[in-house]
Amino acid sequence: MGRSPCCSSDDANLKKGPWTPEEDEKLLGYINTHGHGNWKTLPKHAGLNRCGKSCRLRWANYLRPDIKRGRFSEEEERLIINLHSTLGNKFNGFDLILYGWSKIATYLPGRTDNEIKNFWNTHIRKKLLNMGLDPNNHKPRTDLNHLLNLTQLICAAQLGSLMNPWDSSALKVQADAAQLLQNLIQTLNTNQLSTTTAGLMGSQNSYPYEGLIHGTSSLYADEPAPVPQKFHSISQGVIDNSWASFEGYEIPDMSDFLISELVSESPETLLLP
DNA sequence: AAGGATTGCAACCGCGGATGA
DNA sequence: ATCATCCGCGGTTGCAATCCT
Repeated sequence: MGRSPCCSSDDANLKKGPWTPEEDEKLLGYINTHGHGNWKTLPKHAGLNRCGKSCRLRWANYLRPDIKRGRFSEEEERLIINLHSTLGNKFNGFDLILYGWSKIATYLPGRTDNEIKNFWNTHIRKKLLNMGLDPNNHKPRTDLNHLLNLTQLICAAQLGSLMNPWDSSALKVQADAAQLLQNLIQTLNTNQLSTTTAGLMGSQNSYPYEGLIHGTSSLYADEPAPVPQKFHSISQGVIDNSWASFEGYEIPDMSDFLISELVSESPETLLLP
């Protein structure tokens, strides 16, 4: 049957775009005295040249008195990631992933679903991607583009070390490359594990970042996790370095052995066609 | 200082569920 | 059972602010 647009063609002269303080005042005043009632008829009663949907959105995302503004706290960020991993990974039988921003918003008083969605897309999503994690399922990425990123990062890291080993940007790409390598190693281990322990241990149990999702990682501990002075092995160093990179801790200089020992090939041989 | 690129956020759009006639 | 309407959701866009070269 389909559905007609919220604002029909005869409403073409309705105002769109940013709200003015005068419009806000009208909407706020009307809702405070009458309640919002029917959103469709509200604009006419409130003397606004807007469609009801626009009014509802403005109220819900901006004018509501209980809205908490400002930066998200670390606690809120952790909660969002946690909730996204639990509420956001429900399969409906057709491999479609259902995200419930509004559901997540109910756990964060004063935050709107739109605000949380924006925060996810602009901050958390990038953090997870930088760690080589798939934001959709919170697991290490294994796609081909990801591998291409790895080679590029390694090239950049080697080039950076040659030019100025103390350059912070060189350290950053090395940390990123280390994270990608770690994820690949983890993925390989996971695959091996799942083939040898099939039936006993699902792949979900091999999820390396469980602590992040369930809030048990030192990443979100009250006190910053100390950056290890010594690394038990290169791989351990890679792991610790990745956590430090994620949280923004100062990354110890591992440029002498980290990338160069893990990757013996020259940058040219690593470039994909 | 200028202008192009990037980022962050408010707002819009289209879809589908819920509800009532 | 069918249809019309309302409401709310998630994805996307547009633009101002900020950053970078």
